[in-house]
Amino acid sequence: MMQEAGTAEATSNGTAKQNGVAAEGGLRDIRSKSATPSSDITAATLMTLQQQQALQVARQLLLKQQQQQQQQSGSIKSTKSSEKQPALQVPVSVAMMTPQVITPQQMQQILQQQVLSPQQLQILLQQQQALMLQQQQLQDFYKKQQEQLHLQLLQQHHGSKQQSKEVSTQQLAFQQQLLQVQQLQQQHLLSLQRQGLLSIQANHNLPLHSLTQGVIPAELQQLWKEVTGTHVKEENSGSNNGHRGLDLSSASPVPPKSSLLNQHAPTNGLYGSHTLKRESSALDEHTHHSHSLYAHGVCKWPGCEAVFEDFQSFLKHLNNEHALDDRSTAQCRVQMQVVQQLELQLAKDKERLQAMMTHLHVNPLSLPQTPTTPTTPLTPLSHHPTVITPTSLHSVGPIRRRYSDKYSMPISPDIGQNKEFYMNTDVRPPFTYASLIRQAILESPERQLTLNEIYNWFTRMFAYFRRNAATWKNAVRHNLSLHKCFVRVENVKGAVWTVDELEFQKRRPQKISGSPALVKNIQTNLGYGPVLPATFQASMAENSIPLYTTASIGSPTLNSLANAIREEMNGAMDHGNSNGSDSSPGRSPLSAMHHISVKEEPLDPEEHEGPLSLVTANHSPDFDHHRDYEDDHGNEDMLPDQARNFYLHPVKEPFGTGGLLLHIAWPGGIETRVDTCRESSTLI
DNA sequence: CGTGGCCTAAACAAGT
DNA sequence: AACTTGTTTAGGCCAC
Repeated sequence: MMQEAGTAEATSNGTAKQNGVAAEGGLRDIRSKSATPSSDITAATLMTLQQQQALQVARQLLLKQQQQQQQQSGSIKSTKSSEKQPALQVPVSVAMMTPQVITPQQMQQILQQQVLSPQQLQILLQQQQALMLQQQQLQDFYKKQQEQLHLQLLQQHHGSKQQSKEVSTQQLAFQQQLLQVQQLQQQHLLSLQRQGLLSIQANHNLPLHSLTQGVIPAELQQLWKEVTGTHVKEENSGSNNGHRGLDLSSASPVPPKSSLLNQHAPTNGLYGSHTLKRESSALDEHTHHSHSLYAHGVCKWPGCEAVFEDFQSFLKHLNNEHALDDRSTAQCRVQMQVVQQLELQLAKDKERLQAMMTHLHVNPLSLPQTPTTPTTPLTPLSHHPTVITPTSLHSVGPIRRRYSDKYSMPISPDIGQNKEFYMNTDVRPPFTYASLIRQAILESPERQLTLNEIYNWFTRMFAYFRRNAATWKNAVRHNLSLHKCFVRVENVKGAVWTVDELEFQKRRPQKISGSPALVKNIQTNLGYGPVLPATFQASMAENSIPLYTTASIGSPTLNSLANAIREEMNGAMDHGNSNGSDSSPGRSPLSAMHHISVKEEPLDPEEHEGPLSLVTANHSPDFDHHRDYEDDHGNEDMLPDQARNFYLHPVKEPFGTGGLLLHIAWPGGIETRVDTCRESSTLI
């Protein structure tokens, strides 16, 4: 097994292997065991960490809701057919969802208590993913429904276009009202959830019961009234316009911009007119041959999961079992709530993402090269996975997985889960002690930690390091002492450890560069240069761990910096893609780095409070030279306003570990700030 | 087969 | 004296 890993490493990217994987040493066995789980959870994405986290939160919410939905239908079903065997009656999907019933906290607990084996964990995670898929399907379904509805309404609208403008105005007003109503409803629902009325208890027969199965139209009406208050009336009056409750939803054609609100239209329609739903769903059926409620021979009606041989039987089932009745209505309503919230969350996240993208939509140079950087939503590296995945996936485990996942963002937005994973799973992280220590230090606000703080970081971040303390602590100390890159600095209170990034980068560069094959692989796979120290690359994988910290980015960033610089030097500003250049062995990022003359002014520990004296240096003819610049402390306003400037100056760091802060002013007023000490970059 | 990297283990010293 | 911190050495595994 280990052999395999080694081989794979060699083939896919020996460098990477060396780096993080080298750490494998004693972990191989463990890693191989845990390889699967990690691979399953990790999935690269272009989204930033924050985005991912947000999504994760949303996902949790959604999952809960989904579960709720499922439970509802589950309970319904049980009463319907066999009350004695809820378990049996519970659709497979419900059973599958069981893990989701587990709150994140519970999950953590479980993990910490190691109740679950990595395999079990993996299953859990897989189930979560499956659920997400389901959720997606549900979303799709309702979306389609909405669209159909829209179509219908639009048609109606066109048909009655001759109507007086008065009516149109009325409608407009009504629509606005509707929006309000919808918002109110949403709030109400949220509050209900908060109050536990829409509980997500795993138990079938509780409040939930009454809320779902028990919810009869009358109750729903009541609830609806309660929610919408006077608006209901207005809606109803509005419905007079045309066809029953249809008009309620006729408002929906209005806001194509806000699908969120549209979601409500059907809700209204439900109460106003059952036929509406029926029609739309029927339409849905016919329109899409692949029914949204039918997939893989299974009825996708929430909580159903009935299996069918063919589409026809499914349709039959759909009409029989999920006909318009109280139950279906209730289910639908719940589902709409789910979708609503999903949409809401999605909209928020989209907005956020958009803002981030906009904010970061800078030079395509730096972004592509900072795949693991929270600030890189772009995906040029996404092709890489296709290259590495085959070779690395099966062989090495976490680290490999991580790589592939990380660079194939489209797959999944769960980078953050890596952190979660290691925090909760007793799996040895595939990183060297040195890399981890460095990470710990760089993550700290001051980029310095006491030994004990490093210990704490280890235990905090990795479940694995919550045991065998004597062993790994010894290793930590050993590493601190052994590696030059770790600098001990006497402090008032004692001593702290810092990272000498330059030293860190120096680590065995020659070895890696000496292997063309590896180089090639690395370049192909990761888009990183061959000169990158092994550990450096190892830490890249590692980046997925501390991603939750915006400040802490990883080596890739530095690498990206180098690449950016290189690109810049080559006057390749307009290359959106760095792959090509990356594949040329002779132009490794680091070598590019070396082209930059860094005139470093060592910082006197005593002066670290004062403004930094800037040193900038760049003898590249392509750039503007140096220019003095004082950074008082995150004083971004003072950033150079000229394009194509490089600013290199010592990072404001108490003990002058050699870090450099590099400002790159790109044409167009875009700037990249890279802290070589932290290996982080920020697009300004 | 040698080299180098990483890991664990352990001895030891110095400080708290 | 016990514990923590830091250094150093040694042996083993692995990849190249």
